[in-house]
Amino acid sequence: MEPRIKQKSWDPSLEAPLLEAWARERVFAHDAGKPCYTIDTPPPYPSGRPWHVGAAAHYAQIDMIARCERMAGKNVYFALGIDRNGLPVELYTEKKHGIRMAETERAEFVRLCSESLDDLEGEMARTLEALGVSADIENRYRTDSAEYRALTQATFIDLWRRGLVYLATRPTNYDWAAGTSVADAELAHVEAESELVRMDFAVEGGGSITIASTRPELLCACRAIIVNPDDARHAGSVGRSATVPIFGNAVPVIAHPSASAEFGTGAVMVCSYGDQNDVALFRELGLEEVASIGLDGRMTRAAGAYAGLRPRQARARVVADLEASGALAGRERITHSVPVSERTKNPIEIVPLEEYYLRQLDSVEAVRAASDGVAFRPESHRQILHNWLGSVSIDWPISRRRYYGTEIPIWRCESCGEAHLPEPGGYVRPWAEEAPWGECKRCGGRLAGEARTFDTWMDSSVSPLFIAGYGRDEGLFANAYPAAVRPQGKDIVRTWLYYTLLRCMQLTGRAPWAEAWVMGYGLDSRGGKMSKSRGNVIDPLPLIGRVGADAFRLWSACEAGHGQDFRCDEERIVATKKSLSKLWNVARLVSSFPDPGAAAGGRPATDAWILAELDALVSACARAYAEHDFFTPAVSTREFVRNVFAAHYIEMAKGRAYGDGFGEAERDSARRTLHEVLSTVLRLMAPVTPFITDHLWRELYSGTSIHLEAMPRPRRLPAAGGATRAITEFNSRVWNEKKRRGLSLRDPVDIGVPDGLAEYAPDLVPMHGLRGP
RNA sequence: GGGCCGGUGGUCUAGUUGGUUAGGAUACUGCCUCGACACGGCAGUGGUCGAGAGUUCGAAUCUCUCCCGGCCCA
Repeated sequence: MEPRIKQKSWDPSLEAPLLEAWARERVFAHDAGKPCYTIDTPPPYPSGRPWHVGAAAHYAQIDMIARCERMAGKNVYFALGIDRNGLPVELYTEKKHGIRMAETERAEFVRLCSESLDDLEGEMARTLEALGVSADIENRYRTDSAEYRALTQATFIDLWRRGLVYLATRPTNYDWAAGTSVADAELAHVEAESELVRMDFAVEGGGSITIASTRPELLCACRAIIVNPDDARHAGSVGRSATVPIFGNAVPVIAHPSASAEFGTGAVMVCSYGDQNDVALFRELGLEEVASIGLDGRMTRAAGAYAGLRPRQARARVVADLEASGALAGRERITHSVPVSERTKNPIEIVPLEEYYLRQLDSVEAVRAASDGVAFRPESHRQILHNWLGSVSIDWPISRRRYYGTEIPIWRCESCGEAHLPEPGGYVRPWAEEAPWGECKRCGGRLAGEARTFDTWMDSSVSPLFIAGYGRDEGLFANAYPAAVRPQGKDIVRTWLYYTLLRCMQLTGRAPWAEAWVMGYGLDSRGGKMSKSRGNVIDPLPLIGRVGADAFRLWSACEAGHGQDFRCDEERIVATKKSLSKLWNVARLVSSFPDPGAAAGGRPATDAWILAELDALVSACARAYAEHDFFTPAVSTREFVRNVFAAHYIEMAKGRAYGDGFGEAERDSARRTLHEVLSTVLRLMAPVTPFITDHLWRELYSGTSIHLEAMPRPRRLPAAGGATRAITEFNSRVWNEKKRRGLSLRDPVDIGVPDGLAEYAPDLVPMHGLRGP
C-alpha cells in the first residue's frame, strides 16, 4: 500500500502554484449582478516599510471571513482598496527627499508623494497576495484616484447644499509642526515632564493671589482667574480684580467649580487657550479671546515683548521676568498629560482658526440608533463606540492645510466671499484649476480656489459607498449596499467606524453594514505596542516566505480569541508548522487506502465513535463560523486531528484498514471512515489554511478547488458520550504499562479489554496485542 | 477621577446559566523506528486559576473591596 502523497511534509513552496491556480480558475470571482455579501475591507495605508505583522494577521482573518462565507454559499464581493491620502505619506516623502512641504512647489510635492505611495503599495500588495487574501488585489481601488476623490467631493457638495457644512472660526487643535488642524478623534495624550510655576497676582484692595500654571507664557492671554467656590483660602478675592504680572491688565477673580482645590494653589488662570477647559470657560464666561500663539507656532504681537518666540522660549523668558519683578512664587517639576497629534506625536496648541465644519452633534443620536442595528463581534466592543458617542462635543473640523489629500471643491469670491461649488460627479483641484464659472455669480468678483484638503477620514468614511458604486452604478448599489460586514481594528472605532456610520447615515439614511467585526491589536512578544520607534516590529513578508502563509494564518487564528489583543512571537509562529505537518501526514496515511465509497453492512463501533466525534466538531465549527470566530474552529480542529483522530482512531483502525484478519466489509468501513473524516477536516479548515487543504483536496478528492465546496453540515448524530475518554484512557494505560515493563509497543501484553469497551475489542485487541489478564 | 478589556503551570491560551483528578499548545526532561509523520510517538516535571473577604454543601466560574497590565475618555 503506497501512499498517493509522496512528500514527507508540507512544503510552503507548494503555495505559489495554488495562487496561480486560483487566479487561472477564477475561484473567487463573484457576480456583481446578484445580491452580494459585501466586505467593506479596510484600505491599508502604505506608510512605510516594514508592514506590521499585526496588520498582516488582520487581513489573513478578514480573508477567512470571505472564504467561510463563500463556503456558506454567499456571493462574496471582497473589495480591496489602498488608502493613499493624508499626512503619513507627506511626512515620509519629506524625510525621504529631505524637503519641506511648505517650501516645495505643490504639484511637485504631490508628484513625489504619489511616487512614494506606488513603491510602498507594491510591497503591501505582494504581502496580501502571499498571504492568500482572496480579494481582487489586481483591481484594487485607490482613495487618491480621480474616481474616489470625485465621490468624496460629491458627498461634500451634497452635504454643503443641505446645510450640513459651515465655516467657522473657533479654537481648534493645531499641530503647528505639521501646519494643520487636528480633530478630537485624532488626539492622543502622553505623560510629559513639565514645570509648574507659581505666580503672584496683586489683588485689588491689597493682598495677592497665587496661581499655579504650566503655561506662564500664556499670561498675555489671561482674561480671568477662577477659584473653587468651596475653597476658603480664596473666598476673600472672589468678585475683586487681580493684576496680571508683567502685562499689568486687570482680570476678574471668579468662583467656578471647574477649579480644583487640590491642584496647585487652587486658583487657576484662564487663558486663550491652555486646554479644552479654557475653551469652555471663555465661551461660558463670555471672555474676549486673545490669539497668543500663531499658526507659525510662535507668540503673536499680543505677547508684547515675547512676540516671535516659540512658546517654550517665551516660557523661560516670562519666568525670568517674573523672578526679576518679584512675582515668581515658586517652581516645581511635575508630570502631567499633554495632548499630542496621534499621527505626528507633535504637541497640540489650541488656536483660533477658521475651518470648515461638518455638523455631527445633531447626528449623534441617529448614529447611536443606527449602531443598535449593527451586530458587533465581539459584542463587547460596541462599548468603544458608545464611549466615543458620549464624548463627541463639537462638530467635526474637516479642512486640513496639507497638500496630499482630496481637495475641498470650492472657489471663493475674493470680493464678497461667496462660495461656489461645482456640480457633483467630477474631480476638481481648485488650487490648480481656474473656476469653471469665470467670475463670481453674485458680484462679478475674481474667484480664488480653496487651497485646503479634507481630513482623510472624509475619504475613508465613504468606503462602503465607493465599493457599492454609490452615485455611479445603481444596479451594483442595490446589490452591494449596505455591506454585510465591516472588519476593522478596535483602535479605529472612534475614527473609521464612527465616521463611516455618521457619513453613511447622513448620505443614505441607512447603516452601511449589518455587522462590525472588530479585531484586537497585534502586540509584540512581551505584550508591548509594536512600533518602528521601539524597534520591535516584525516584518511579515520574509516571515511568510520562511514559514508559509498557512502556518502564519493558522497561528493568527489560534493565538487569541476574536477581539482580543494578541502577541506576535516569531517562535510561536514557526512552531505552528508542526500542526500542518500533522495534517499532512494524516492525509498521507489516508491516501494509501482507496475510498470505497458507501460501505456495505454494519459499521464497527470504532468507526461510529469517531464519526460521532467528528459530527460534534462540525457542529462546533458551524456555530463559530456563523459568528466569524476562527479561534474555535482552528483550535478544536487541530486538537481533534492530533489528539483524537491521529492518536487514537487511526491507531485503532489502521490494522483493519489494511485488512489484516478482517472481512472486506469491516476493512472498507475503516477506509471509508478515514476518508470521511479527512475530507471533512479539510473542508472545515479550508478558510483558515486555504493552501494545504486545497492541495490535499485536489490530490485526493477532486479536480476542482476545495474553495468551491460547501462547509460540512452537522448530521446531528448522537454524541459519543464518555466513549472518547474511556478509549483514550485505556490506550494510555496500555502504552504506559508496556513502557513500565520495557516492552516494545508491538509486543503482546496480558491486559484484557475492560467491560465498558467490549464493543471496541475487535480493534483494540490486534492494536495492542492484548491477550487478556 | 470615570469607562472598557484582561490577569489560569516558563510562555500563550480554553474553560463563567457554580459541581467529578483545571483542558490544550509551546517550551523543558526522560524513554522509544510502533505498517503516515523525529516538523514524530509515548511518558513526565511544572498551576495557592492576580490578592483578600463573602454567598454556597461546593467557586477559576457569582458578589464586594483592592492590586497589576493594556486601551479609551475626562
